[in-house]
Amino acid sequence: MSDKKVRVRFAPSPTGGLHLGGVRTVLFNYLFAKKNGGDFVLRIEDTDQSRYVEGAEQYILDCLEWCGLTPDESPVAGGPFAPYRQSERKSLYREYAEKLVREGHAYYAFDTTEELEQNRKEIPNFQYGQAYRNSLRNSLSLKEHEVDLLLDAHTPHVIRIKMPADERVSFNDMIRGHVSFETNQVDDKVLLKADGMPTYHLAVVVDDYLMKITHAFRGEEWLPSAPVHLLLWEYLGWKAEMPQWAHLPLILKPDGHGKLSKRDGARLGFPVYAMNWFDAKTGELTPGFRELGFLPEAFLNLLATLGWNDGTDQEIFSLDELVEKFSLDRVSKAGAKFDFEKAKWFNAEWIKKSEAGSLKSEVKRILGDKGVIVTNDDYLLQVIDKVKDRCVLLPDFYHQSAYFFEQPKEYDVNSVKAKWTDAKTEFFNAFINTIKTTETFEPVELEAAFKALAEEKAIKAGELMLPFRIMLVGGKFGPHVFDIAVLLGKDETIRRIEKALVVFGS
RNA sequence: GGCCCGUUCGUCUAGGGGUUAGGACGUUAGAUUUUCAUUCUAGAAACAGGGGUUCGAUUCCCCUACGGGCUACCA
Repeated sequence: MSDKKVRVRFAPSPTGGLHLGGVRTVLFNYLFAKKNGGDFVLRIEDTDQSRYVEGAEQYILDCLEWCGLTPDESPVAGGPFAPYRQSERKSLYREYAEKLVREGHAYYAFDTTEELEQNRKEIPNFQYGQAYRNSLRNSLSLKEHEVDLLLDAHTPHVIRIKMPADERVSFNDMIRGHVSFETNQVDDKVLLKADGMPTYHLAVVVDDYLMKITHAFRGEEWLPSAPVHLLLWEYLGWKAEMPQWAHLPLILKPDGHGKLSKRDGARLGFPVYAMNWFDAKTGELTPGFRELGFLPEAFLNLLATLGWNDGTDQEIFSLDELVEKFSLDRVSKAGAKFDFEKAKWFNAEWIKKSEAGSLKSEVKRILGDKGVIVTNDDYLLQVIDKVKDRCVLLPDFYHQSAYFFEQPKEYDVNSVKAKWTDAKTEFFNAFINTIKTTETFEPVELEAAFKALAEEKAIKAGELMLPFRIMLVGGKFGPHVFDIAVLLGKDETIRRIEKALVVFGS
């Protein structure tokens, strides 16, 4: 086992957008694989055609790309174990199911959905298993020739696993340690559906075996069906090659109770999906972290620390650091409530930490979308450096930097008008002159000149700073006002003072 | 209901038989910023309960409570 090359897989079903928890599962898979020099496989589990959603697979691929968690093998990249879509592997599952039937570990069941529903309604705690299987219509209860007749007539049927009586199935989970189940408590899960498609239970075992998966990560919600999978590995004769399991803790709703769901995002006002997801059928748009203005680094960072830490006080990790430091025995067992406030903090930290250059194209796009055209990239870089500490989400760059590129459309006149005097108008006219006549244009000197002039005119500098800011910015925010003026340049600063004077004076 | 998993500040967590139970987010108060944000300083804030084991349990064991998951021809 130990000398085998590590191979992990992320196996989503393409039924919609990719959930936070899903991305975290990808991340842990990826980290574990890269840490151990292994391969990361993407397998699409599209065995339920009724839930298949057009575009969902592409969306998953796009998500992985945005996050920088590129699979080594996938439906598009291919690989030695192709195909990587279960729908394209359909023909291969039946033989394993039939083999199990032949060897007495599975059986044909002819009950209709309606009949089973009826049973579930009428019999308390009904389970298709030990207690009831003999009174239902299957190859265990029916006579052999009756079964043959039904089969020959192509009667719709499924293949179910036959759970053994009075056994205890146990295994060692990489996260939770020893876990065990009574086989009597587990029902006879369907392995092969009437349409010939395998269920998850069969497909995951067959494909993990065929694709030589060594470590299987999945959400804790799969724990109850683990005994079925374990038994399948055994019955199929592959027990020695069974991957090691790791059942990840769930991501919970921040308020109330239960797993975090798509609905909670809408209800609480934060994204649950990695990227925007548009459902063509309902016309519904589910917002994503990317579009809200999260950096992929921040997104990964916050996901990683939801249920994992490196044992130190460090909280900010790059993907490379995560690969280096990740360890399964530092993953917690308990579910974690998602905290959007902390998520935003991670993003703010990453924006502060990022070089202006790496933020440039995103900021340019955000400004462009709002009609602010950037022509000078060097200037943009300087602006980003000046304002990035005040941005939490990427779109904040619009509010924080648009005034560097265009004159304020509106002024916070309420903050200046009440105290406006002719003396102030006079001051600013004189200040325009000062600017025109100074040779250099640099923050410290400009501030000194401003204050000197204020003293000369017998006005408190403090009374003039805010008006000056509002002339340049339009509101009460932004970096140091003299920094802004210098970045804007002499001519533009003068233009803005002149324009604002008209507004303030009227 | 049954089965399985879990339980340290409001939240994410560190710790682990003897600690002033640590950090972070958020929050409160102050400083800096003649704007706002950043930053800095300080504060409030937790071992679910009951039994054991032990000289000593938050830490180990059991029970209870609570929380969560599963209980489909969905994954």
